[in-house]
Amino acid sequence: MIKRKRNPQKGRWALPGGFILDNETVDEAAVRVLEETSNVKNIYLEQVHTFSEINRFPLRRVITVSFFALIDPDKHSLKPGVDTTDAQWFPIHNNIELPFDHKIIFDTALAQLKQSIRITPVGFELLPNKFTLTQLQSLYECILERELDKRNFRKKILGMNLLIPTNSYQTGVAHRAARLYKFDLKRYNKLRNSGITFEIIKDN
Amino acid sequence: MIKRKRNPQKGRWALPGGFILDNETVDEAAVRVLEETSNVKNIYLEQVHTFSEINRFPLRRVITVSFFALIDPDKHSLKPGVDTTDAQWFPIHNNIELPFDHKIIFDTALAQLKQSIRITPVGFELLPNKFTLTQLQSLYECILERELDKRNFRKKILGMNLLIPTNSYQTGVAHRAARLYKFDLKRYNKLRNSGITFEIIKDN
DNA sequence: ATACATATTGTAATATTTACACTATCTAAT
DNA sequence: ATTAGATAGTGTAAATATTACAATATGTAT
Repeated sequence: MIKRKRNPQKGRWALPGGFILDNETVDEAAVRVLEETSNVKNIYLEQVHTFSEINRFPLRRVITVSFFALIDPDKHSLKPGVDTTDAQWFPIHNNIELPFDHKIIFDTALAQLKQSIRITPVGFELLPNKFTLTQLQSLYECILERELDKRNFRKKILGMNLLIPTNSYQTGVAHRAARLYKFDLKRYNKLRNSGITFEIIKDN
Repeated sequence: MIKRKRNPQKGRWALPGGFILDNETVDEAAVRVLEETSNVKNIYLEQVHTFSEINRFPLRRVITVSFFALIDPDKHSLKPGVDTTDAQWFPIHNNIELPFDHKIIFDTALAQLKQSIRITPVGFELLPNKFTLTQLQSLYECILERELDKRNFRKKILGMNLLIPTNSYQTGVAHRAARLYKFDLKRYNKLRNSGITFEIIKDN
């Protein structure tokens, strides 16, 4: 979230936002605004929903197209930028009250992310090029807000043949080093075009 | 589709569309525009995606929020209205070339409908209050573009306990009359809040 | 009485999902 | 060198879900 530098709601924590320019799409605007307000770039963005309640913004009528982004905090440092005095990570369940209709926007995006990760391997966007199965599982658990069984998770994800085992191993850990895997983008695209889904779990 | 009364693309078949007013949301505008252009009202609408390519419309910059609607042709007669000279149903697979980016808009909506029907019982919107299991199955087959096994379909859909059998039966048919069912909206809402999905089929 | 059309029903084979615990391997500390 | 501590890696059996498949039931129309 970013802390608003200007009114309305100056000083409040809110979702980052901004206005579209004449020479960009809303998708391009989302990329630009995210970088301008929080210094985060080169990440996965997915359009979620368009909010157009007439009085959702007090000064004038504003229609918002919302997006979610997948950002690895270790790879992207938050810095406040345009119109913001601070930019920080928050746990998804916090008690901060959001201004405007940002709570609805957030809830809608989280719901869509949970759907997305069941259907497409969107989560790989958050991982380094090579990653361990435990990292991948933690990511799924984090997004789904649910624990998964280690053996079953591995069986299922490896059974999809979307991961390529490498000969590299974790380094710098005080325990047995885990094997690193790569995501098989080529095979994924082939499968996706033939209409396959990629569900890791059966039910929420 | 509607036949355009004005330029650009006058006389071409296209998806119905129109402009938002100051005192309505895009969702309300979708309802109004659909009625104004084709005479269809009181149906289920779901927002799909926002399209904002800079030159997608030739005269000036237009950003479109797309929706799909579920419309039973037997209950809604198409009549051309504002800016249209004709309104007709077409099979989803036809060879008509669409103007602007309407092909992409259509494909995106159909893909989302196929997803939606796997996750929520959106299809019931298309049926009368009481319906037969065969009607319901035909609806699923139509949307999924795929045949389903009758016995397996019934087993699965009845196993969800979302249908209430009534004591009414089909009338006016020249064969054994089928039992009519109702959708259990109360139970559906309860289940949905507990995070259940409603998948009829396993894979596309 | 019969032809015709669709409704309704069950089972067995296969595939998937789930629950569950021990051994392997590495580092760090002593 | 030994040991403690940490996480990696692995298999199986039971339960559940999915799939394939065909005969009887019940109504109208002739």
